Amino acid sequence: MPDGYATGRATKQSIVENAAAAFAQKGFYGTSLRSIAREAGVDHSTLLHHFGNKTALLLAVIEWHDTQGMPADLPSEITPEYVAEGFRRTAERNRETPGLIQLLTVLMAEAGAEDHPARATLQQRHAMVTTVMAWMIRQRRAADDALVDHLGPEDRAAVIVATWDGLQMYDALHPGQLDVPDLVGRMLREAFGVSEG
Amino acid sequence: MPDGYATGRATKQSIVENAAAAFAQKGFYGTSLRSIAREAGVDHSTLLHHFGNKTALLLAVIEWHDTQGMPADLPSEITPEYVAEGFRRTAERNRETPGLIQLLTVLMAEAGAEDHPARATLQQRHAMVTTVMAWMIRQRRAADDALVDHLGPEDRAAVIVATWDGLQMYDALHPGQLDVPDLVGRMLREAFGVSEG
DNA sequence: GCAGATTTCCACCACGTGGTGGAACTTGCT
DNA sequence: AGCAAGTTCCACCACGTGGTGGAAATCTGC
Repeated sequence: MPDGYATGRATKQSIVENAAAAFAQKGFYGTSLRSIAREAGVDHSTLLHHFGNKTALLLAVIEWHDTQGMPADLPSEITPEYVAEGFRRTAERNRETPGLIQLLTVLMAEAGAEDHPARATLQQRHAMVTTVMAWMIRQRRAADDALVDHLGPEDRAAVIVATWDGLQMYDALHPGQLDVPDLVGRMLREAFGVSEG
Repeated sequence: MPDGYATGRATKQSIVENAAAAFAQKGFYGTSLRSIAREAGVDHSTLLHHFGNKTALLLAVIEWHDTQGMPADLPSEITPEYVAEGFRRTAERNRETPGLIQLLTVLMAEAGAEDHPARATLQQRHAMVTTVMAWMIRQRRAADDALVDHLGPEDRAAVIVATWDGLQMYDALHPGQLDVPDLVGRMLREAFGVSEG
């Protein structure tokens, strides 16, 4: 068990979830600690007691977001099929919880500014996903050398990530117009050569 | 000439430009009228005199952004080559003025929230670009019926727009890692079948 | 140079901001 | 039951927020 009493942990959790929704709606700068605390049914100084300051809360929200839907057990061997399955599940989950996407999209866009408190964290996140994708593309190309792509694995991976993010932003702006999980699935299958959808 | 005195018009212009930079850095909600006015060397009530309220200022900024780099003379006939050339010039300009991209990216992400003041405007912008792209894709497919794409022209256009936006967001987060105009150029050439780069 | 429209700034308003300090209460453990 | 650690709220702080009203300065066409 982590530190603190059970009540405290529950309160923290409630605050994080409400903060995620609020940041998604109004961004980091546009959200007040008081509004988050109000939604969580708590005084805003309680929030500060738990997180110290606004930036720390934001980082806690991102960390929580990333652990959402994570499988409890990792496989003994990491295969392209397993990774592709992970991406597919992520895309599915995203459709069911639009607030989480909105959160990350807004934060990523804001983090284009050099002094955004979550910039480093989001850069790392992105870099990790891109690295994994590039690795999978290499696997695919090594297995089938008939494939041609004028883009190197890293660039191709970056484009895929960018397209994924862009589709989510597009979908938020024009709800229901696109089938994002389907489009993402097609794209990944094309790039990784993994069957099934 | 539009309404007002010359001094007023100049002040308005200065405010709009400074507002664009500020919105790009901190988003709409995170930017204060006072900070914009300070940068423009003007009292914040002067700003309000010219624009009435914060939302009206935002819309003015977007409108100004869209008219930036617009050609003064339209051609008598609109051809795919002409449109493609327009897209290419836009991508070039974007590279030179990262603030403008950052502005639109942040606003688009924020506008995923249903009550964002610029939502309708940005939806229309997006719809227009997508429509033009879909038209060009149709042209291309009609000219060369050997082409195959499992996506319809509208979906393909939306994906292209999403990728374009996503690449700009990616680039803001990882400066210098990608050659965005080049990637966008390749993508457009592939979709529209227009030669030259 | 004059009149009227326009522009600009100052003072002010009610309220919201992130953050602090401390007192009262609750929890978990022995 | 007792007691320390942890939790919660209240009161407060200095400051920033979008917006208003009015008086002074400036600009434009005559």
